[in-house]
Amino acid sequence: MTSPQQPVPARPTSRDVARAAGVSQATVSLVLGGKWPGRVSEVTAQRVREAAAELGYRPNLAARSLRLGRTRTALLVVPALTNEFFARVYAGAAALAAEHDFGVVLYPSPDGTGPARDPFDSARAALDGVIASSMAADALDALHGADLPLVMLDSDASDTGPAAHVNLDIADGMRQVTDHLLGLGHRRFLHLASAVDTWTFAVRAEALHEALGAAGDATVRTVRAPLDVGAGREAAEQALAVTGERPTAIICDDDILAAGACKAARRLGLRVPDELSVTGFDDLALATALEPELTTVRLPAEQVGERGMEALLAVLDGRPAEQGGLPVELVVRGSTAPPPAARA
Amino acid sequence: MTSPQQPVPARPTSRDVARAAGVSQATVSLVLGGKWPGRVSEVTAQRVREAAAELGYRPNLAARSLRLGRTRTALLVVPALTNEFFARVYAGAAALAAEHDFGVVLYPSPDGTGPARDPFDSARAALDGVIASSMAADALDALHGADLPLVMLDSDASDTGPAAHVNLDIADGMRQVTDHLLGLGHRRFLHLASAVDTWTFAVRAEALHEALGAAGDATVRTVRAPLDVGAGREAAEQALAVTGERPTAIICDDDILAAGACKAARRLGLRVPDELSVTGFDDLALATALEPELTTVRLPAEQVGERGMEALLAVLDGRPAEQGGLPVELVVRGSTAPPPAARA
DNA sequence: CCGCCGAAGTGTTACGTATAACGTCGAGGT
DNA sequence: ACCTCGACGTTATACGTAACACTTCGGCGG
Repeated sequence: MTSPQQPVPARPTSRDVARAAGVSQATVSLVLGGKWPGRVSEVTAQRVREAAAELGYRPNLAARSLRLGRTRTALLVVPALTNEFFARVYAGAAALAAEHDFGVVLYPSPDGTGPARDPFDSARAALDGVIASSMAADALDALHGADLPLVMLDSDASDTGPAAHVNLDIADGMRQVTDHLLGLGHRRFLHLASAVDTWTFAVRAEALHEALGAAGDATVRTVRAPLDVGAGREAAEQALAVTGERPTAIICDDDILAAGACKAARRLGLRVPDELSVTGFDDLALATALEPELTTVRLPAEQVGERGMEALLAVLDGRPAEQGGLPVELVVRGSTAPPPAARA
Repeated sequence: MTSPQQPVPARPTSRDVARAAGVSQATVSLVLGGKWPGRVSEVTAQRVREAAAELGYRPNLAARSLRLGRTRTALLVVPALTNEFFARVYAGAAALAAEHDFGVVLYPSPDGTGPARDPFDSARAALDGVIASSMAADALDALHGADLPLVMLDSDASDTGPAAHVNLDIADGMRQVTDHLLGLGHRRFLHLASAVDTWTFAVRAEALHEALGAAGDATVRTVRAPLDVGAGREAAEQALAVTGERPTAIICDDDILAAGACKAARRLGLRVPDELSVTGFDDLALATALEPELTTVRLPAEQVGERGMEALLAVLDGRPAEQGGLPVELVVRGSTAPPPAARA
């Protein structure tokens, strides 16, 4: 329904702005580019800016990218956005990116289980850099080919391939969990661990065993499950149904698994936290949606994304990326309590 | 640590491929473009393809976009990815997009509450079209200015501005919920509604009242809350604490609110479903993480994204977009049961 | 008065691609 | 023998931008 009078309101180019301001296209570029301060007199600059605003000029990003060879676009590789943690990582990265006129595109993983195609075939935009979670390990091979600046999230920092690392202090979080439970008097544990074996989960296991080992008289059994409520429930149910001395606390690698553990407890007629304590990890919205609310470790997901983007921007500017782990925090809620024996 | 022998492994261009294959750059474009079949002899084409593979040639998207004036990129505008529903919409859209060599960028909404900036300032990519949820209504004004093809998700279909609509049969879902509860014998209801007033929630309210009105002897009270577990709990708790005849069932606009309602019930010592039935909407992972599991309406979120992208691709091709609502399905689980009176 | 300098702009070019317009060459019809 | 035509390629060009190299000009020291 376009009127013939106004055939195509074609987007104005910098040349149109130049014409309107009575200057050359080069001058428009100098003014609007913002670099080269003092290169153009203030009166002329003002005229150019007014003309640009008048025409509603927006620079053509394709042309700019072609000219500059940079796209101001980063790729974020995560296993699945349906996991709230990664949705929050994205939010953090995108927010900081926007402040620096950067964009963030996502690696498409349709099935939610992991990457399906070569990111450089599927990611439409040309990329200036990549931020990748270690949980999306499958994609890393493909990434290795392209020599793009790479920031790794929550990965083994001794891997010197990437340009920078942004890590959470996962080990400290797990230590806080175990100390909390040991302090309550628990000695028999079940570790409901993730079935995938990435760095972040390896660290959880290691820290858990180390902290429990220090207690001397603590025992722990480990079962693994995919990050899924149903799978977690099943694994926990089987492990709890075992004859002999039942664990009094379940330490889960993740809030989702903890939700499964709570369901398993209810099915077996065990009351949380009176008869069984349960802890999670991540502090998702789920943690406070459950009843009782989960004792868990709060991970600053948005900050992970921010720091990842920050590191990438630093690398692109040739600055050194700030290293160092992000602190995590134990949040004690209603799913943990002293074990039955200690309350008698 | 780049070796001086191989100073910069600059990305090969179509001209490099042409040189390697002993043809002109135009021929490379003809062959690799895939259009114009038969325009180049098969032997030559083969030679070009081999050279391209050999050099690892990837077309420069910025240059292509500049030339064609199209970017094969769509913008998806949703309120927040931390809402699992929209994460799944994105997944569906991105999956279908990838099949058509399209990309999907997201409107950045850092705070999770809604869009923060002009999408055309912040979205880095130039766009071929927009897919927008009616729940991100704030952004629509900004969109109105740019005459881009627009597909609306879950919005008022009588609004003829957009090029196409993709709607869920929300009314049918709400009817199924009320019929289910009426069939169980409930007559006194609480409608825990969303505080935001977009089309999709207006339809829920309308369908609810219509269906309950048909029953003749049913009463309903409405309270509103933001889509948040804590807010939902608070609103439900206040509404349930009222003196007089308590509702026997809470119909929630959303699983998140339903989780809040369940928490409220537990705080007040009401057992779900024996003393109070609760229903949700969406069928998020949360619905089966709770105990009891939520009776809810399953929305095909991924399909919404797919259909949205499908419609956009159709519009871009000048084809008519397929209209028609997507069916939804009541999933009966453990959070609904006959009211106390009926079980005596 | 010459030469030089800085200030303020302008002309020009290249980025890599897709395609319109244009050769070229041999086969086939009349 | 001449024209036509299709098959197969090539040449040339434009997309919009950024930035290098250049011009113009007034001022100023020697």
